[in-house]
Amino acid sequence: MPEGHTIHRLAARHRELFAGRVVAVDSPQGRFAAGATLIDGRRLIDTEAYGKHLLHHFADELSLHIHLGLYGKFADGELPLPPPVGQLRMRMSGGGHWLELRGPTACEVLEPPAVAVLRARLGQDPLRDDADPLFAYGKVRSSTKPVFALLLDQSVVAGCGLIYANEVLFRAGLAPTTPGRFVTAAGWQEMWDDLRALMKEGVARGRIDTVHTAHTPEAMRRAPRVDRHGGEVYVYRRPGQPCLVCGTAVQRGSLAGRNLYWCPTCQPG
DNA sequence: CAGATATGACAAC
DNA sequence: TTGTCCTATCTGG
Repeated sequence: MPEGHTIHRLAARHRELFAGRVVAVDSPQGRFAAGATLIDGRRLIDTEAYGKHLLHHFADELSLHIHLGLYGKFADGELPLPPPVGQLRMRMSGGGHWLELRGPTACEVLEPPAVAVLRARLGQDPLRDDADPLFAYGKVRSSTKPVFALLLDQSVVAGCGLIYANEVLFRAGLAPTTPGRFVTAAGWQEMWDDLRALMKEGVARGRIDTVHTAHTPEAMRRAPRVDRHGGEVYVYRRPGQPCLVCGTAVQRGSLAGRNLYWCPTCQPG
């Protein structure tokens, strides 16, 4: 379930398990064999999440960079190591624990210049204290692209994924197709604050919940709202079902190659 | 057991 | 915009 909150959770988890320890790393599948050799037996100094990217910083300025993509998954547990099952790209162990990684888009070892390049291409991460929402707004206000696409653009907002983008637009009452240049400074600040609060809650809970306001009993009965991902949502993956606020059928569409969901009544335009 | 599906990103048209 | 890649899991027959 890789939106930014998941990556920040993983960074904290991996820090707890392995930071300060010497770890063994290998690649049973073989596709990360060369990279594993570079960090095997080194000390993990610290972990870091930046948007949807996870970094494990090792001694001697080597960093393991992981991007889960759509399918990537981590698992961890207590030693002994379980026998490798399926496509196991990367395996790490040390300090009494093991970590398994399957199906990532990226799993590579980077030196400092490459890490700098990565940071430079990422936008503002609402979960990081160094984020600057005004810098992101500068890109939004000068763009004709739909605000939905801008939220998902990792060089604008790092870490926002499909669920957060759809849900935060619903909560803002903003049509997903609204061009960036039509988003006011106040509107952006409000949406940013909302997104940051939702994502922080996502880190704490390990799931995406966006339905917090009280509804009428009739609204509560309208439809189940717990998505497969385990969280409570207003519009995400609820096409054809009644809007939890007004009862209008939730619409589904495609924009910038991503699935779009919105309520035409609550998000006019 | 085949086929569809999944919260992502990138290259190529 | 379309195609492609990464892998596991859920669905229907």
